[in-house]
Amino acid sequence: MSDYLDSLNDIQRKAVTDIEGPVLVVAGPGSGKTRVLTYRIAYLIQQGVNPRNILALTFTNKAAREMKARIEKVVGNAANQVWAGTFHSIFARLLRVDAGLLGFPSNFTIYDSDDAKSLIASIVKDLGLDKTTYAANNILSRISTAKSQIITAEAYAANNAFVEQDRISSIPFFAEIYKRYTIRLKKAGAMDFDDLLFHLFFLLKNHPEVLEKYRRKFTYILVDEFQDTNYLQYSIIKKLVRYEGGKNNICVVGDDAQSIYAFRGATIENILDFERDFPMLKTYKLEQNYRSTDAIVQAANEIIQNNRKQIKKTIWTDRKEDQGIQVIRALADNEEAKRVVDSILEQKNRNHLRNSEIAILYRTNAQSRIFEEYLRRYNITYRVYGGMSFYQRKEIKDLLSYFKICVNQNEDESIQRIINFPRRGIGDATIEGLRKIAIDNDVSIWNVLQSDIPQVKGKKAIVDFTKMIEVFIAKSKELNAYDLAMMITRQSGVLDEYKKENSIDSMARVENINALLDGIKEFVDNDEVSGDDELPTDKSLATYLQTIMLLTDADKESPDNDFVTLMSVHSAKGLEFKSVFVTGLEEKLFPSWMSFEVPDGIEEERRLFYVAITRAESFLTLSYANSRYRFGKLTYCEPSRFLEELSITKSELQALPREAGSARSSISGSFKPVKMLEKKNLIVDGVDFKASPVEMIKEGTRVLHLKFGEGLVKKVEGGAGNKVATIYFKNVDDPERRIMLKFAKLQVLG
DNA sequence: AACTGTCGGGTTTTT
DNA sequence: CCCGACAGTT
Repeated sequence: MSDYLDSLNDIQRKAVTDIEGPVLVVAGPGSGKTRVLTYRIAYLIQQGVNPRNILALTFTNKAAREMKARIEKVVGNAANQVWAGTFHSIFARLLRVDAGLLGFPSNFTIYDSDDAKSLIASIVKDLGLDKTTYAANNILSRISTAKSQIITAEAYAANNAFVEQDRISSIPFFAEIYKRYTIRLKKAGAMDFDDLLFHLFFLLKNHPEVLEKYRRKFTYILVDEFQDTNYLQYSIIKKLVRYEGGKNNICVVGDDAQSIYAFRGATIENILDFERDFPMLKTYKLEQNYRSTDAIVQAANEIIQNNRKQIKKTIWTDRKEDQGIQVIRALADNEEAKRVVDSILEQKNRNHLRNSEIAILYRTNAQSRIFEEYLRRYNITYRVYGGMSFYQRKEIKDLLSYFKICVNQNEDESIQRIINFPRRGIGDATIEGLRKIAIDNDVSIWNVLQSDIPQVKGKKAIVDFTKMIEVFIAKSKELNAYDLAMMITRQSGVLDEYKKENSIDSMARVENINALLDGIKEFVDNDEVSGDDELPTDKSLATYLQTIMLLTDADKESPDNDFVTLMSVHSAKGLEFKSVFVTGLEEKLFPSWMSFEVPDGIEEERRLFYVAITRAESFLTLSYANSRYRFGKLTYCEPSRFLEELSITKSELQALPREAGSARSSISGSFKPVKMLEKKNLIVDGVDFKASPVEMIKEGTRVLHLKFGEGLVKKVEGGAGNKVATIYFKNVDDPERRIMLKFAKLQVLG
């Protein structure tokens, strides 16, 4: 049972078993960081700590999921009760409990950055300001910066230095926008991403009883990727851990060399502050790299030594295989793409690599297109992460807006988005009129719609719309998420709108809508206990929205297909591949031109490059092009300074033979529909399947499950109506599953 | 109110 | 190049 400890090296084992008091683990790339974190949690549980008292914070849902899965391997089901998740998702959950104390409804809506930007744009318009000087993008990032330093709108406006700075920067109305933005969000019952942290901080700060509750609950706290936390996140952690009489049971894991989110307010200072805030701190440095060959590790070391700011450590490996690092120099971006894909083919043949062992990484998402073109041409299956995400697509946002309105009617932005989509004769002027009335009376647009509106022009259309939404709201009380979503999709006319257009583009949209519905179906059908006790287990649309609003593309279920991965270096953090292509290594691209004026900007880009190359296990290929299309214009590029920092590039930098005529790109192609969830392979054929009543499921019963196949019931717990069965499925990788019987589709066998 | 065409700006990076 | 915003027209 505890032989997992034997698989660790001495330092790792100490970092795992030293469970009392503050611990800092400085972990180089590939040094078994995730292992330490997960084994530490497993160890805590084995030492008798209740898993419900453990809080593990990560940056991505993916990391959280992986962590849970790995803990489960060691300690079994108890893993599901650990509070493991992203800062944003865990905090959102805590906020829903006590939102009332902050004047928010518990079913508050979460705005993604697009929602936030359009709200800002609308405020800028209301104020009669110029939308280029007050670009929503820029304003949002300034607001975000303020929030991550715990500066409220009022505090900002009251601070002369800030106000003066804005005057000099010719955006004197920034403070006013920030203020209105805050007010509008609150009226709408909505929070943006930063608010999930920001409001939680104030909840803990201003409500001692709440703070006390969570201090008592979370007796062991772990933080992954600590180098990427910002001041606000660290402040929250400190509130929970550092107090008179507290045990300071906190373990943070990070690597200053992999800090790549300074632009988002992350600060390495947190590591220094951590040492100061917790004097009893014990530090463990993991320096042995188990991931990569020596050539790759040495290249990484060469690169990072050019940074002045860093915690000194020596990363080493005993994998002395002699694969070199390959460099591809191309004349143009399309040639780069072609040669990269050629090289992928070669590696697949010569080294028997599978697609899934290969990744193409780039600095900006816009670079993915050409690679896609060639991969398609060569018939290599691939998958693009990031970029225009599924949930950002127009047709998806439209439907989600209908959904959101069913849950939270005060959300004006969504109402405005859908009130005249599909076209139903409610024009801009009318909408503007409604908005005026709402503002004048200090109520939401929905309130206006429900009241008796005077003889406005499109009155009939408005009344019809209101009635339709009222029906949806009424139905949301009885229907599950899928049935309601289906009803909305049909009756709102959104689906027909795209179906009747019948263009390539609209067909793709229809497919996306179907993918969304499939996803909801999957959510409704999923009967597995998905986490800890506090998670809502109903299948309403409201619950569905809560689960997806913090998801990104990277969280899509990965189909068991074999595909090459295309993603930005940022999203590749924490991943590893047998073969990695780091592309577009050109000045102004990687490092990005935007980093040039930022203090320490180049150092961050260099850390990013460091992250990129340390993703590779055995094969690393670096590539760049001499010219590249940007905004449809041909621009010339110089090789990245990072290439010059590598000794390998000096010895291997001879130009590879160039093929004439390969430098042409023409296939333009329209958007490929994004499949959100591939159909799961059902083990059981649904036709012969017949679900049995819940009462028949008892300990020792042999059952058939639609997704997991045959299994044996080991245990049934929980009161009537909320029973949970622990079932052992013999044909599943992770055989032991906890199934909620009220949703389960189980057939009793023999 | 709805449709059409022109123009201008956008590409860091993510929850 | 590729999209959304806006103005001008029906």
